[in-house]
Amino acid sequence: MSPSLTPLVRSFVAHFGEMGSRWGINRTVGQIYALIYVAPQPLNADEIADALEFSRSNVSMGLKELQAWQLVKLRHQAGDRREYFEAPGDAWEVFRTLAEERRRREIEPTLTMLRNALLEEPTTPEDRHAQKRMKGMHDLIELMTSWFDDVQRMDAATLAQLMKMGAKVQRLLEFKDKLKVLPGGRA
Amino acid sequence: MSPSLTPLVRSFVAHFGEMGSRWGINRTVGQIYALIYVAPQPLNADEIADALEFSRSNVSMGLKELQAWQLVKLRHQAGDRREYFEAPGDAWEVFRTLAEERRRREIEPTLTMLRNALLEEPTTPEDRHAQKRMKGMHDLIELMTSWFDDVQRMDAATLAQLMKMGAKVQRLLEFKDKLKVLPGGRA
DNA sequence: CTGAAATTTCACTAATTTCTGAAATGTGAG
DNA sequence: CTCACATTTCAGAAATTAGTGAAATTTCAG
Repeated sequence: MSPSLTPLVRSFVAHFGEMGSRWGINRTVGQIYALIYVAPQPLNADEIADALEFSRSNVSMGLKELQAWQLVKLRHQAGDRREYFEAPGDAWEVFRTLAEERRRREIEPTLTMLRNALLEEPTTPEDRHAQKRMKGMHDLIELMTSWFDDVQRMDAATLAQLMKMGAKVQRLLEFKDKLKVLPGGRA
Repeated sequence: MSPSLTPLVRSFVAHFGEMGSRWGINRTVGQIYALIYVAPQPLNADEIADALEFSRSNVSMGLKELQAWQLVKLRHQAGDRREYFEAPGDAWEVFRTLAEERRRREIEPTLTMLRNALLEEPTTPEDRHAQKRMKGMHDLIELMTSWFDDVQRMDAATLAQLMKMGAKVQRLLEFKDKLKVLPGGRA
């Protein structure tokens, strides 16, 4: 990491390197992303390689992975052939992108596997039991992902309101049950 | 993987091996957990080593890690000195445990790092900008974790109701705003 | 206590993943 | 077109991580 990085940025970058490696993402990719995330303007690959002291090819690979994760945006600067990268300014957008990608890469294949397993005719008591456990897992994942779809579709204001309310929604739900009718809609 | 595993269990175990390695958890640990999760009765280390064809010491390490993650429970069988392991029956409980551990291991250290970074006096325009970005990330993480705390505290029925409602909460919230008063409570 | 059974530790090997530099390929200004 | 700059690919080196078996330690029945 070149001396041109301030201690503040340096520690942020280092932390995301560590964290990245706890996820599927490797240390290098985590650091590259962290750097882009805090940079005041888009960076090109050479600037990143220079700041982080990685080989140019390593940065190229890292950027490719970040693009596959849809975590960085490509920019072009007038009169400069090089590609510049920046991260979306809104942390919630970053979170949503990550959730979306993980869903595609991890949740969906898991659901497919579970669904296939549940279609099998159990041949042993062990299989019968295993299927019960898989059903429980399958149903929870389906419930959570479909709920998350709904949440993603909400506008930011509603979402913030819902989150800030926290446990107090419970009281709202109790109230709804008393009413038994939701204004302007079914159920 | 020994021939004593049925194809059903075998594919479940294999899948969690793959998935485990995308998380911090390694392949072996993922497979051990999957096996315990679908087993109709608690298993001891030898049974696991035998079924999965891992060395006994590898199983020992894996079980230690699963215990650190609080994902398995220890059982003892009468008249048998060996330790038996089982997984909680409820998928939601598993999810909560995982979330709790990840929070402790990943979220909390990140929040600490961000808070420290935000306490620093920015010395450059770059730092000033970086701090703005870090603030955004910090606030989102705080909002989401405190919301998740609330959710965890809800009883299962309320939670299920909330999730099944999905986007329809939005209409409920709009209604609440029109009323401007929540029955039995402040705002 | 004792010692057999169970579990853990640990030094080492095997496997995997990451990172690099050189070469190949792509690209757009002139 | 062409050629200089930019990016990507790729084979191998370096580093990291996982897995093993033997030895050490722990545990508890007798």
